[in-house]
Amino acid sequence: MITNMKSLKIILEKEGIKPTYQRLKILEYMSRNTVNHPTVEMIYERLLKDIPTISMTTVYNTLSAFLEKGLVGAITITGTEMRYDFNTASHHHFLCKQCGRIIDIEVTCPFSEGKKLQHGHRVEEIHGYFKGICKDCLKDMKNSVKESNP
Amino acid sequence: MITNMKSLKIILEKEGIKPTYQRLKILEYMSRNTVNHPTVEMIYERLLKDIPTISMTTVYNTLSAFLEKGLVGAITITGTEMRYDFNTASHHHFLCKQCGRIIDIEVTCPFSEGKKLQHGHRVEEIHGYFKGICKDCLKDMKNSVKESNP
DNA sequence: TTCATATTTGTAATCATTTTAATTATGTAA
DNA sequence: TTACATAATTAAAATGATTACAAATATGAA
Ligand SMILES: [Mn+2]
Ligand SMILES: [Mn+2]
Ligand SMILES: [Zn+2]
Ligand SMILES: [Zn+2]
Repeated sequence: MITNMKSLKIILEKEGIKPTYQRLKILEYMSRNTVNHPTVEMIYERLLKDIPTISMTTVYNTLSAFLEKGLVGAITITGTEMRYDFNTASHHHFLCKQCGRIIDIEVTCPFSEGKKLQHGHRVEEIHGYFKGICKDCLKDMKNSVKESNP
Repeated sequence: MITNMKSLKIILEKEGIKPTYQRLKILEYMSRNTVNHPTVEMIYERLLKDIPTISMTTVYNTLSAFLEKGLVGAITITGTEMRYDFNTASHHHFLCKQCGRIIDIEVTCPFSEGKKLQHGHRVEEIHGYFKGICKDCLKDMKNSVKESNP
């Protein structure tokens, strides 16, 4: 989590992105919400509190710029909307079909190591994820059973 | 590739799906196009030749039914539209950013083996894929360079 | 200040998918 | 066969995420 505006500004300037207020706040939000894997909607709704005039378009454009410069990663896992990730280090995900949360997973295996060639194709991105029921939802399901069979 | 309607019919009946003409043709198309990872659009356009009255909705509904029964897999990798896969065995994919093709990749590693628990989460699906430039597009790019520097 | 340019904003358009309701096909009882 | 119930298909409308476009606003140099 990067709390001071100074270092956020430096990150943007290093990539040749002019550090406007909305861009800084979007980057700040991303750095504070690494576990969320937020949607554009989530970012927009939160930033409305600080910047009542901000538009969806700005959030979309800014994230596209960040993505292009490699400041964030993008995950197409739900099939309905894009999820963004401030953690650009190679890691995998778990999507819970029950609660919809996307959880980071550490999996070390040949699949997730290095962007080399695969069957002659040039690899630029590596994505891996699981779908299922998360730990917490499993617990909730067990509790529900208990409650109905006391 | 399953060519005869008889065995296609048996597949659907085994899953409790009434083998209508459109459903059989959609399943036949899927079994013939395992390398494509087709979109609903692709399936619809092809089937129009055989069934001029077929609707998009039927293709959507049928694939949802197939998916529910595990007769096909679904891939959310492009971020724009769903791609379907007749090959339900565990395997990975490569998406070419140039030509848009989705290519099967055999990767054997702990990540792709068995649907067990991961960090306490119940795993029901495993997805892995690479993005980059495919072998053929790499070749084309080299040829373009040659042509402009003869 | 004035002008050029970049950024932000609001609105409209696009595209994949879902919902809804009408139409058609299928099977069975009378 | 006919009549009716049910399932499947179809067409049309609605939805939701994203993109395109054009107007408004901010920034910064001359
Ligand atoms: Mn992550
Ligand atoms: Mn495949
Ligand atoms: Zn959950
Ligand atoms: Zn290619």
